[in-house]
Amino acid sequence: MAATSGLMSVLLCKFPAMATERYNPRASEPKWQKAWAEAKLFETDNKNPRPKYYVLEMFPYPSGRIHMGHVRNYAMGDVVARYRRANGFNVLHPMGWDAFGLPAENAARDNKVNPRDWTYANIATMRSQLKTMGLSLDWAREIATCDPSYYKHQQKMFLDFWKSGLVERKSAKVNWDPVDMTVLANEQVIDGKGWRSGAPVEQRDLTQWFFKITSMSQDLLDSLDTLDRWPEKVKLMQANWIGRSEGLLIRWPLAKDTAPQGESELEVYTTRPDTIFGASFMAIAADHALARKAAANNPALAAFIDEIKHGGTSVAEIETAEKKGFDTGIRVVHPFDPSWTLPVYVANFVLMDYGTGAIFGCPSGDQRDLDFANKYGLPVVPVVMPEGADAASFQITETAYTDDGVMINSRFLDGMKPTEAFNVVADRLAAISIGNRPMAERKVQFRLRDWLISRQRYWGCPIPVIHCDHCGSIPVPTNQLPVELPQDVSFDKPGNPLDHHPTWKHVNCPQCGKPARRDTDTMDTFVDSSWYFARFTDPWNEAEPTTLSVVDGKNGWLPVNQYIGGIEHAILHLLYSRFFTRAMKVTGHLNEVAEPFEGLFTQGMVVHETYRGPNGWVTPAEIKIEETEGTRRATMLSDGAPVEIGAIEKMSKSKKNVVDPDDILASYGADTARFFMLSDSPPERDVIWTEAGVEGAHRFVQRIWRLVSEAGEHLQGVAPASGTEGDALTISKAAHKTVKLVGEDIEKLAFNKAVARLYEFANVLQPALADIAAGKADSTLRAACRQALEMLCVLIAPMMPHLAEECWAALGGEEFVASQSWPAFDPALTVDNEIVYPIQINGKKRGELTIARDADQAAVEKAALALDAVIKALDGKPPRKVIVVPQRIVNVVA
RNA sequence: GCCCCUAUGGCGGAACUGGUAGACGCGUCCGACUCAAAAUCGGAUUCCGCAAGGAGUGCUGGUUCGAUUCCGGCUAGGGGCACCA
Repeated sequence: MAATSGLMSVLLCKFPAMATERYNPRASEPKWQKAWAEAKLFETDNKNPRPKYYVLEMFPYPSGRIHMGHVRNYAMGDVVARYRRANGFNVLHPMGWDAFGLPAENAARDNKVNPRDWTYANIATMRSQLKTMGLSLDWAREIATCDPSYYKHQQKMFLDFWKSGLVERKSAKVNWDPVDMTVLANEQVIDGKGWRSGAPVEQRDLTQWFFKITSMSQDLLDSLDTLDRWPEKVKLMQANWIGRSEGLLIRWPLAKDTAPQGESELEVYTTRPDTIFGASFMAIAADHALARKAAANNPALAAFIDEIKHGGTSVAEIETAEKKGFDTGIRVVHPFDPSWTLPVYVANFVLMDYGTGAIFGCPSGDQRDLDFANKYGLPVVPVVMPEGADAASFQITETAYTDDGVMINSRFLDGMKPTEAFNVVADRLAAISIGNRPMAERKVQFRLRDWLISRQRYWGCPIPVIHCDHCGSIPVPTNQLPVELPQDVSFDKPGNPLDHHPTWKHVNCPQCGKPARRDTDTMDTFVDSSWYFARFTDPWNEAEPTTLSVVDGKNGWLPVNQYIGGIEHAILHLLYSRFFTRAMKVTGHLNEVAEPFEGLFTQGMVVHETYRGPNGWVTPAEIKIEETEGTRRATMLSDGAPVEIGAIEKMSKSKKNVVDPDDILASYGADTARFFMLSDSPPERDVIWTEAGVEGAHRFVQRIWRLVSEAGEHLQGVAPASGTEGDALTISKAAHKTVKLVGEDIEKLAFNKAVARLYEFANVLQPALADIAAGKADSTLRAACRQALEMLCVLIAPMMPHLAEECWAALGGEEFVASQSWPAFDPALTVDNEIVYPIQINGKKRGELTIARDADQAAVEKAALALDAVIKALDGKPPRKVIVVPQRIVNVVA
């Protein structure tokens, strides 16, 4: 079969006149992929003088096989790459592997395979899958982050960052599994229990490495404004993540008889100091120093704190957990009233890492505080009321008032607006001193926390540090990099294999030579992906992470002109990469680039219907769907048992609603898969994978081939020329309009619209090409069609590159269509001389008016008023108003 | 809990900057070709109505000559929340 179709394809290629056979992607696609590779068509020369364009899709994690999300992502990026290449750019379009991570360790543990072997086997599989997609990638630049040749440079940069003060070692909380004696990832904690042991997870403090991303908070926030080719949504998410707030640090004196030994004040950060007279309690984190001291001789409080520590560490868990508190017995004194004391509670919703780990609660102005106050019987004093409400009767019981308004019950603040009251409180408290410091200071606070990069895992980039009892933490000398992962590791024991490896961690201190220990933590895999885009610009440099002459600046590649990937990376990966760009500049690994990604596009997911059979979820391949009288019913192919059609959801193994790209590539070919991924939905939105949709795309592939191949034999030797009248003019107008619009759509990444234009174009071409195939066309129509078909080949090439080559060859085109220039359109052919105006009467369409494009407003109005429908509607009366929007619409107000 | 996004025919979606709602595709129906089927080609397809006409972009109120588009309030669905990548 394969041999026959291969032969057929060669014949078709050689004798396009015979080409009425169906297009066979199984023969064509490998042929063209081989031809491109042999011509090194997509290998990029850093020295090529053409203007540079860097298009990058987020590199994949080598999970084993590519999935439809990859197909969509890479199909989009390839359209951009091929389009830019056709427009004269020197395009960089590389591919690599985000190859470190937890799944390799899970596979190692579950299947007794070596993580390295597992990963490289997956890479080999996925590379060959991607190659069958026909992507215009420069494979010569391929990198894998798990390769010592990559992470060696990452270790160097870690040490450079450290020297520049961008690295810090401090304590942080982790999810600790007390049975497996190991640190758990958030996804390994299910309902507060370890995923394997089932033991309740504890919070534990561990000394870990951090990148000081917070030192750049303000710049990371401000620079979002310069990213005008980023989705607003992503910028907003980042801004919220950074979370800048302006507030007041208030030092509340402790009531002396209640204060623990050595404590005299409680520091609280608040953005609402205006509500200070509505305060009714203080809430502190479980790790707060005051909480610890108070718990020392209060077993009940100690038990409560212990209970909090068994909760999750993620914000979502903390915020959704029931709000609980425990009175420490400590009291603070109100800054404006020495006779007023407030209780200090330990509360499970206060985070130690944010602000000072302590808040004051104003129940009337915050729903969470109100719920807390109601639960523990604390006073609720309204301090802000809506403008115009009655201060004497305004009450808060179940719903807090959080909007703007007027201050009440607040002594000297009464009648002020909250912003004014904020300033008055800030100024007054600043003037009071407590323990030689002002009682309050204005403070800008960020929600952003430092980037915790330590992971107690094996399959990651080792942190190149040696801990010596005498010298402290010492960097591994540069000439000893990379610190390589040991090959012989076992996953039989829980915990970090690096830590219990018999020899790996034992080294001598590079400074004093005495026995010392390697750091056994590895880096967060987000570190790996925070600079790979820079490495692609010169992956051959063995001495340095980057080559300054090509990485950025005048003749360099960065920033990435178009970055494409999933919305799930909107915050962390993109923010970390922005941090890395700044840090690499500080440490001399970049010249001048301010932001790594000039243009960002976040694509939607690939989703699919779910099916549930008698024994749980079943795959699309196991069922049959029939439609009777508008109702779709599904049954098992095996035994005809009924299957419930469930919701459309993200493709996932657990729901079994996964379609394997290999199957699609094998049966329909890469062009069909790519075209469908681009055609149905706007790229930023989810696309629903349907068999019918794929078949539709496949029909179009065949249809294009039929149109080109049938007309092709009559167009040999015909010189392309635009038509000037009749059918030839119609064809040329459609062709030139399509060239213009498809180009505009691709530049906007509106691939689904570009696809629709191509369909329209094919619809216009079809009758004319049928005439040509039947030998009924005159020479001007043949010339116009020849031109139109040549244009069509170049237009479809970014989306369906193999089909485009085959069509190009059938027309007798030179070289590859992949190396052709994007066609130029004649602007005169893209505008019509006549305009059809919709004529509205009182905003409803009642007729149409066809008139010359250059007709002036008065002429349009006159012609519109002469229409029967208008005369009838006006019934002899003069119109009240006539609105003529040039080239658009006429609205007559009767 | 907090933050963000989305909502248009039977379905995916289009509509430029406030200007003909439903481009294009899928599905369905009718016809041609065929002994027949598939494929292909031609036509119809928002809803109600024989028609004239009327209604219509999640619901609701507003601004406007004119609102899918702008503003206010609501409803439903989806995504993210720092050790998955």
